[in-house]
Amino acid sequence: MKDEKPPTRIQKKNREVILDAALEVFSQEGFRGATLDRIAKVAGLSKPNLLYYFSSKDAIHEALLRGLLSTWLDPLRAIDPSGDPVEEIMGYVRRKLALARDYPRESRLFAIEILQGAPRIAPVLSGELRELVDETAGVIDGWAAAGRIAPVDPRHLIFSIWALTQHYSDFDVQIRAVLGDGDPFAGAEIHLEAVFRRILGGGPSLSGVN
Amino acid sequence: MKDEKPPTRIQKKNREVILDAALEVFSQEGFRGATLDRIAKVAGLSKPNLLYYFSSKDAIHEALLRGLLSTWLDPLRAIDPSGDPVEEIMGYVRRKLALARDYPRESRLFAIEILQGAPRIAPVLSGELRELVDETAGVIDGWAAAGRIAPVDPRHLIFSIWALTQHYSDFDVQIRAVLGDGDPFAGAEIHLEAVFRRILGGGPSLSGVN
DNA sequence: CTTCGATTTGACCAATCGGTCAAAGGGACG
DNA sequence: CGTCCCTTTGACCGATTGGTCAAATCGAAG
Repeated sequence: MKDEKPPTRIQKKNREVILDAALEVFSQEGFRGATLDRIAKVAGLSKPNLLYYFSSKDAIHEALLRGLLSTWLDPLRAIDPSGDPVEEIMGYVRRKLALARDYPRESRLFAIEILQGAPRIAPVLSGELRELVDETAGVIDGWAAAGRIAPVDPRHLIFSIWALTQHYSDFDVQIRAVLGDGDPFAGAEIHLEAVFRRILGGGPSLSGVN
Repeated sequence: MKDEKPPTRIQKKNREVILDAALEVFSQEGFRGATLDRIAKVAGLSKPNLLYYFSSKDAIHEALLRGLLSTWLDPLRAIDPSGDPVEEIMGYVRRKLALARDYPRESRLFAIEILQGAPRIAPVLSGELRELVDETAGVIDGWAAAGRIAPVDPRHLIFSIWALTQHYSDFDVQIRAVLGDGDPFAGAEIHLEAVFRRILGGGPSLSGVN
């Protein structure tokens, strides 16, 4: 039943080069806006050579998304239901922010895909992602019910984490334009640390507010 | 010095129709991904007819962005330095969220433009927008210094408001996939109301947390 | 009804799109 | 050195791109 040949050294390298170039282009232009010529030029290969390694533009894009999705969902899986609630959630925030800082192209590719209606990953969103969120939401709900964090809609809390962390990579240009020089992520780290600690609450004295 | 002819009734209507169609297409595909044929079909006009009203694809896109930017910046201008700090900021949050709910195409157009490096609006970002943010940051800083809201980096607070509100329109597909049926904005309103009140703090008892 | 400018369109253009193909080049192994 | 297969490419294809143009049509004022 095995008819797969083991990939050559050169195959492995060129596939990587192509996917890296495709990530660069797709994440800036979207699927329709990206062109094979551009990807080929960035990869330093000829266009027919691209199509020797990937059968079509769609195939490149699909391979890119497939490789991205697991990386993107992993941090959510790393939340430990038996850990300290605040620290577990703060850890997730930090992991997500690090992802946004270290893999801005991946973040943008994902963002542009969703913005354009996510036609190619819709099944994953309403399948794997939804299940994972439901699961995590249950954990967070348990923490809130036990009074270990302030009451909060767990799903919208997760959305907030996604929004606040991805914003720093996806809207990078806007943020740098407003802030001027310097690394926005330094300020972001401090800010999000404070913000989420306040959201999750320090304990009992929260309901007496205002 | 005036050489502008007053626009005909039919000119006004068709320009609107074209810009509306262009908003639809540009906000889904980005600049490069959008095609004149598509815009023409959505507008119900022939392609040469488009180019009778706008001299080029660029011209349509530019007109669209120009019209959008003021609308997009207005809510920030509406913050009243002499008002109640928490209510002023909460009002801004609500206005931004309403904008995201009622004008999702405009929100996505803006998002896709920034994602692609904002080559056409970079001057506005580092000019008008930055000044406006600086100004508002000063106001917020004053409120924080006076102890009327919890201490917070004003610029990152503004980023947070942008991120959390726009997320609900820009990532609409993902949110609906995770939440299932129903209007995400209903939950968003309640969630953001609670979240930002906690961020802004209820008063003096916040520093005793943890 | 006629006139004249505003409006609309079919036909067309060069450039670029994704993709094909046959032929040439390269590298490991005998 | 020769062979065989993996790799690379120049030339090319039909379709689509943004944009042009002359001719046809429309609509309001006389």
